[in-house]
Amino acid sequence: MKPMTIGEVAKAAEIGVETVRFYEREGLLAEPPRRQSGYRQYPPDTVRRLRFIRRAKELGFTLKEIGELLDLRVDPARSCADVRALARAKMADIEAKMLDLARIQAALTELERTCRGKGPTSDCPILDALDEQEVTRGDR
Amino acid sequence: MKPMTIGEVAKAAEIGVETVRFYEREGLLAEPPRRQSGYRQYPPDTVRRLRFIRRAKELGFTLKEIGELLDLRVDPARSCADVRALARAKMADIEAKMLDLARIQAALTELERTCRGKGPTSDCPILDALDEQEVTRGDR
DNA sequence: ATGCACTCTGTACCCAACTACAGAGTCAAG
DNA sequence: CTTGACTCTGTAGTTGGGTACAGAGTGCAT
Repeated sequence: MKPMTIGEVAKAAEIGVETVRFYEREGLLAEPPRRQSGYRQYPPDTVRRLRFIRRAKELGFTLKEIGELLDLRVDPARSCADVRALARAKMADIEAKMLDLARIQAALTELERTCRGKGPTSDCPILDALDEQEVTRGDR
Repeated sequence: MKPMTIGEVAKAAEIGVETVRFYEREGLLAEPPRRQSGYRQYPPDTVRRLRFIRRAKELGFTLKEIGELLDLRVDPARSCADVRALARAKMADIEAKMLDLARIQAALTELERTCRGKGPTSDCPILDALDEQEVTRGDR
């Protein structure tokens, strides 16, 4: 049960067949081997890669950024210092995202708590979530 | 120093003037009062709202979702149960995002650690990050 | 009182990321 | 050995989220 068709990997990753080909054109997915007919033959772990892409997109990464993440690996063709620098940059970015999410989360928690009562009070507490702090970050 | 011009709020929120008007058309920003000339006059806290929108976008929320977040508030015109249900739904969504980010973060940490050595080993450890677990979530 | 920056409306254009054909060939279950 | 689902390439269309004018009016510092 080794190689999968494009339809199979697409279904498994919950994306469209056209999208898989699109990612290939965009360089996010290596060109797979073909059979004589020209049909693409995917190794099953392609599904993981596609799923990663889908999830990372939902986290606000662009396809370009996702490509960079996927290229990060222990790689003899690249200096360790480089890889580590890239990894650290991404980590800072992610740290900032998590912080922002945590703030919104806290605001929602507070909202739920407040709403338990019946008061008509309060403006929009959500706005306080990402206020001002302007966490140091390179503004992507 | 009360009311601000569109140029001022745009600059303060680090977005373009055209974008502010765009958000107004999209219903993310209430139509502000105008002076006789037709110039928009913004209350200064508009800046916070705009900043929130900018940040939330970076977290992968669509403008539609951001609108829903901003509409969440203690509101006499809406049942408390409704607001709380909405809040909880958003919280679950955010929880999932934070989990995914934490996984990528962990993978990057591991990568950095591994890379400290010099081995040529290892495929793409990042892929393990968002693997399979398929956390229960309504697939937005 | 004038010039330069700013704002107005409206329309058109742009980019990322798909999504949908058309027209031709392929696979495999019955 | 046919037939219906699947795949191929290539090109075109769509959606979300802006961005860029054009042409006309406004504010204000000198």
